[in-house]
Amino acid sequence: MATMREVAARAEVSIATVSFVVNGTKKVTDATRKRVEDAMRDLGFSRNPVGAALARGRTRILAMLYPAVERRLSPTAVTFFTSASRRARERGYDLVMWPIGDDTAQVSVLAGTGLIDGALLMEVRLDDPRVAALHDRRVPFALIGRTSEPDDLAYVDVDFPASVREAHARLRDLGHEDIAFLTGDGRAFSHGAVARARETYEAAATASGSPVTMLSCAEDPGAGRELGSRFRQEHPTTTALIAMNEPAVPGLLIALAHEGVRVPDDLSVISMGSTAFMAGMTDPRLTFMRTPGPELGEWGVDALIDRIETPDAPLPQRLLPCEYVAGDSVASRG
Amino acid sequence: MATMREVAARAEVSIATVSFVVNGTKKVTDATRKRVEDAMRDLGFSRNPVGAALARGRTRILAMLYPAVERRLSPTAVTFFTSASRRARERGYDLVMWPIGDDTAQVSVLAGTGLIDGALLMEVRLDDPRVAALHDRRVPFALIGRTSEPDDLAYVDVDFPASVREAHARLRDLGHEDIAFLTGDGRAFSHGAVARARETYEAAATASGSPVTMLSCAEDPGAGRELGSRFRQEHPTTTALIAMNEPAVPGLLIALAHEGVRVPDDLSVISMGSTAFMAGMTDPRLTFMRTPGPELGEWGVDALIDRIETPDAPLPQRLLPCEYVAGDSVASRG
DNA sequence: TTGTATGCGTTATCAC
DNA sequence: GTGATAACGCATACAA
Repeated sequence: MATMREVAARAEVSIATVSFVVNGTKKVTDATRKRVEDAMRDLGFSRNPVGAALARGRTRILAMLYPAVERRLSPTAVTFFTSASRRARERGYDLVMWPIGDDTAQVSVLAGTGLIDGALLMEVRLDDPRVAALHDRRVPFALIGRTSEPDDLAYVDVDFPASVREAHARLRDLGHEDIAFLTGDGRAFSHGAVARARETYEAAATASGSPVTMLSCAEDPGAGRELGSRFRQEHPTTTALIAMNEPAVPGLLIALAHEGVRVPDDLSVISMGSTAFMAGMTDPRLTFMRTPGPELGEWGVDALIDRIETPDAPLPQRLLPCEYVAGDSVASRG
Repeated sequence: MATMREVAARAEVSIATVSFVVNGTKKVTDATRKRVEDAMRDLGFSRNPVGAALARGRTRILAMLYPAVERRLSPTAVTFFTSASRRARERGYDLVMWPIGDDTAQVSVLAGTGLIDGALLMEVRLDDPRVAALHDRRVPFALIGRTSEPDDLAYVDVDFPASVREAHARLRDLGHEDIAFLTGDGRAFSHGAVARARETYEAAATASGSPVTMLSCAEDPGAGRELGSRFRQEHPTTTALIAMNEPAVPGLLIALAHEGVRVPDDLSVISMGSTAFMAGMTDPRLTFMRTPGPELGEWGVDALIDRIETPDAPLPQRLLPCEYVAGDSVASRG
């Protein structure tokens, strides 16, 4: 690992000049530039980002904060990460996934170190303590998701209200009147996306004069099975289900089949916020609302970098609904 | 973000003394230690790792290199990551997931920067170019997986040969004589784990005088479906399948059911290298060989940190087989 | 036990 | 257009 000093010596220029050509900071004669570049190549130089970070006060490293310890990293979440990291690289940053609890302490430590230039928060809760922690430490951040009061925050988010309305309307158009809604349970309720989706569903059902059937179960296939095995008994008149619980749906469909509930003939199912990958794992293939993970990962990084580079610009705030992807789990009401 | 200098001023000691108490490097009187600690608390000090890294030449950051751009991050892979990051934190390091292509260039850049103290490689191929890149840059690394010649490398790996032998033996014990073996295709063949597993299966089948039925398909549910729909026709005598292709298995089972092939009555299936989560997503619930992800993530970090801290110690090299977990997809031969 | 001083590799502000 | 040089925050050999 050659240093700038060594490159400078070999090229017989000053260390400052090397810095200028490395960063393109100032004009340098073609002749000397060439000498420097040759020296760099000969020595296999690459600039030490630690030194650069110390001098500049910035590291060009972004962290995606995911409570990976507590939450499973779903295939959907992964789509955010991969597109975000690609976009970050395009803009000259490194984005890494920093597994971290969602308690304030760990966030605070990471933020206080100056190791990262900014943070991208996933799995945002309505009242998310990480927001205050980052704010206190004056670390630029953006949310993928929203708190309950996001007006003065930078965020990009899935427009679940619009997505739920679309799913609900499509089912209505197919003649369904008794449409249930499923989410995760426990901590999921404090999740901004879940809370907003539930609200929207309730409003839509009420507005159309249909019953509100709010379901929840843990986010794993086993809980889905259990729910499915007692579904028909508990909800004999329900003909459609909007399921915002990706991991539970496969188990749910299996149990329904065992109980003789045919999908979609007896029950139409739309999986809210999923991926083609997950939708292909069930029988029948799921009709789903695709999470715009690739788009939002990219937008999230853009929002964050904009916050870092132009803090005075208007706050980036963007919503994007899911896209309806037809599968085989939806039919018009018998 | 208070600096050591500020802490020193407030505690009325020298900056060196602050460093001593922060790192426990040298003895400090209880009285002055207390003064320093009070000052740190008052100022909310936390040491700037960039400065520390520059001075010490080490960052205490480890990177898990995962070709996340090209490969999907499976639920199984995630178990490695979460346990590895937890273990790293226990030993005073930060482990982050660094999404990176598996071409040499990106690895080389990251390694040359001095930003990370070490790297943990996943999805290791038989002839993995990243190994040479890291070696050239003299960055300590450990593999989760193995190349074809791993003798002089630090690694931990799933003992797929042992696991495949166990699965095969169990099926034999249940009376199965025509046992097929499924893996991913294309690039998967260059994957150390896949290559070794295929070899082992072939040897086991041959040794027991049974036919060798080597199958492969892409690692997604759709490919599994396609395979399942023509399975019975192409392999009329096969009564058992060892499937080392986690994402394809759900689709495979669905298609088999459509074709009237009953699992496990007509075909026993063992999913090789999977998680309870994935196993619960199919009907019937899969019998599977559990990938020891949590254990290996931890071991991998230990191996890496040992390489960093005691480079002269013997190379850590450990294997751990999968654990058989009974589900409902295996039966004795009719 | 504590303080002083130097260096880690880079950036950026001055001079020249 | 190029060169000295002072930060950046911390660790540590050496002095006291």
